Amino acid sequence: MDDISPIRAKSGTNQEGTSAHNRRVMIEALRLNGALSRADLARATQLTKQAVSNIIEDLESDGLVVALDAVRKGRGQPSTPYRLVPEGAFAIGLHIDRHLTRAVAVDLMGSVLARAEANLPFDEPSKGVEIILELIAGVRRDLAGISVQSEKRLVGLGIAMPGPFGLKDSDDKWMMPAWQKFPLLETLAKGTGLNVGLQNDAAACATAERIVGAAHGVDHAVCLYVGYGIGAGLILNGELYSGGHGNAGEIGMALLAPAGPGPTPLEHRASLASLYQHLGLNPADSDIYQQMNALVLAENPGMMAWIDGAAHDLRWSVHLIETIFDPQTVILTSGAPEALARRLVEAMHPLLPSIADRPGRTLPRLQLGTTDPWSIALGAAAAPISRAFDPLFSAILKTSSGSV
Amino acid sequence: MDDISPIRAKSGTNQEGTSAHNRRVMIEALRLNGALSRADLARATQLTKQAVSNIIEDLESDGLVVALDAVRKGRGQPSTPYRLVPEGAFAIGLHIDRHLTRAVAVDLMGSVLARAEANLPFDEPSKGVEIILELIAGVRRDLAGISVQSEKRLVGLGIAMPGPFGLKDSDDKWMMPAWQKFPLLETLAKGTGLNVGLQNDAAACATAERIVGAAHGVDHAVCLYVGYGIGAGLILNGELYSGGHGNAGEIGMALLAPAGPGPTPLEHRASLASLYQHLGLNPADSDIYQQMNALVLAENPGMMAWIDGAAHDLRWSVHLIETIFDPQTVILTSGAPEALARRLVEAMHPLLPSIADRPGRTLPRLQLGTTDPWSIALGAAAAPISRAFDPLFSAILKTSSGSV
DNA sequence: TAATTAAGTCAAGCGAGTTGACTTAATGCG
DNA sequence: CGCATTAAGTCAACTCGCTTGACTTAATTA
Repeated sequence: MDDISPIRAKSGTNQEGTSAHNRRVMIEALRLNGALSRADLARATQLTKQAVSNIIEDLESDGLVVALDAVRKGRGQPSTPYRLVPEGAFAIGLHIDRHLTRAVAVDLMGSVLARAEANLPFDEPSKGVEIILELIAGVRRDLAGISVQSEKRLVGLGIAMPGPFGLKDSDDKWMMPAWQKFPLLETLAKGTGLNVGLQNDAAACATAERIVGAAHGVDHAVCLYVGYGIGAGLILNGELYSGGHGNAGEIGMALLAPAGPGPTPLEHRASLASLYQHLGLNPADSDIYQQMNALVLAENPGMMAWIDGAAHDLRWSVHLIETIFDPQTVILTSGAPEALARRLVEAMHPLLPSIADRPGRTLPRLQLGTTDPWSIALGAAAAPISRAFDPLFSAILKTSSGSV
Repeated sequence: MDDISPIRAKSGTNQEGTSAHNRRVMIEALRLNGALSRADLARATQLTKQAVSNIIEDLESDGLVVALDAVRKGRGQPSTPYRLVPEGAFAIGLHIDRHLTRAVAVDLMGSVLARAEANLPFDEPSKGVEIILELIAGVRRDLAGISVQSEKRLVGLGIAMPGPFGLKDSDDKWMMPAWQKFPLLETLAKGTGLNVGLQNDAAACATAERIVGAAHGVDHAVCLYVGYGIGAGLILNGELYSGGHGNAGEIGMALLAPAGPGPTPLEHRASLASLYQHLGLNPADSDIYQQMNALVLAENPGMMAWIDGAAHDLRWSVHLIETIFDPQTVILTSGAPEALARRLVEAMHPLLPSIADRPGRTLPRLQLGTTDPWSIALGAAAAPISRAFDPLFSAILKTSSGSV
């Protein structure tokens, strides 16, 4: 991003930028509305029928869209709807977490086509990278078995891991210090030959909700992620917002009370890590998921107490998020079993009053998003797809190296 | 913004969009870097010399830029720098507050050329509108005396007033309920014949800091505004963020503590309204500004106590803003006298630890912005200028009705 | 004085969306 | 039944703004 000259300026654009934008707009329209005819697209995008026709023709020959059977709907020539081709593009997603690492391969629609997982050495990134490269190679092989074109249509590798990134060195083991220092992106870019991008786990969760979940087509949404840590993924103006240094939404480190002795970070009270500690569970147990589920179903008193306490703080977090961002909806997602997440959302009600408490709402103030433990890897994979196919401001600029 | 059809899609673009974007990019580059030659602009924007030449020629004939004397700087033909022409555009800004209403006329560079103020009837918007229209007519007359082209070059009227907007009816007098219900925009648009836009006071403050203040050229900044109320103006990715319903940043209503009896909104503890109440001052006094200044200079115990209390809560607000937004800097602005604001910032130190506490910072975590009481009106006026001349995503789309 | 370097112009070219007429293929009315 | 109407989609010429590459201008430097 550094300019060659010291002059600060945005990049200009030209016909290529125009064309790239219009292609992306078509793809987004098909993603949000399902199949549409050329005439529909022309009306929706304000382009002429002819321009749309040319673009669709291109996209079709690129294998990104395909025509369906013509449909008669009243007078006039029947229209030919087009839909996206899921096999038009693929991406790899990698979720590095404290106790488990997952890799997935997804298609243009966000369907997971291959998955693999492994344990990583907590403090030895160089050994871990070898394991990761093997995981990735594995899902790539699986993918190649599904589509012969997969390698050619692979748009990138998205990585999600706990943030924040780039801070002063820390010995806090919650932050995976050894991994924070390791040149992961460069190593994986070299090892895979793919474009590599990084985001924190909460951002990946929001990306997942946007491509296949509750934030699909919503331009202003905040995704509150309760995992081992806790964070917020921010969808603002239809794009993921990452802040000045990629750490926006890292609310786990937010201190809870302005007053009182020894303010506590939210993460120490409302994350799964705090739950493990509260109940004396070992997060490295392979059946930790089942253990938690059983405790919830049995209404274990310790579990219920933790839910109440966490809900108390999360309720206030939602209030704060609504007050600060004015989103259309807040989505709670979690790496915990669905039963637990559902109880948590229930325990958060009634919500605190806020500016979100307005007349004429269509979306709920708070909704439960996915609790699929693979969704962060899915979101990680969705990031390169979004970068390649969504209409973004940056995609219009001359410097942008976007595909499509 | 409602689509004619139910199909959801972004608008496409064409050469007009390209051209509009490139013109805006030129203007922004000149605004951020001062005078630049065509060759400089070509390098900075990645456009060809020829394209830049054509655009600059256009802008010059439109009266938006002007050539300076050629400068020799080493070998080669001397370059001819161009700079923006302040009189290239004007805008009117209106700041409606609880006790005083101000109107200003500003030029393209954000210089205030005319100003006027008046008291409004607190509960009678229809009478108030007449006063406002007179204020606006006044600054327009003054402006016409400065530039004969002023009317032709007037890009719009920006309004700033306390939010939040569009909530359920409220009797809370802090929120100026009568004004919230009145069809202000329509009335003023009709009464002035200008394009009218609305933002809350904190957003206007951020807009002001961006055009002439500490946020000039900063892409990620949060402007904390301590006025009669309290709010945050959000500059994200170089654009003002207003949320799903225009109420983003309304942190005055944020409840302070998740725990404890009777949570208090921030606004009731750290705004000037709370100061007036704390000290028994009457905000409607015409010399209220001088009164506050004198109390600060005299180190009045009540004033010092309020500063300490407010600083305590504001310190935590900054921590929260940094944790959530990851901005490059936080700017504290205020309608209070500079001495008071300066004391407040001093009392906020040391700041709480946060992710902003990172190595290699160039901007301070917290800085004092303007305390000019006219700056909100200035920011209000800067909004239509920004809409007309800054490089925005929306300006590229076919639906955009931007000038330039 | 001549070579070098850089700013800026000229004129042809190109690419992507636009325009308006035209074709195709349904429905619906008399 | 047949023709008018409606709507999808195509054709071909056009326009507009950026690009290309050669050229001009005007300074420094050897």
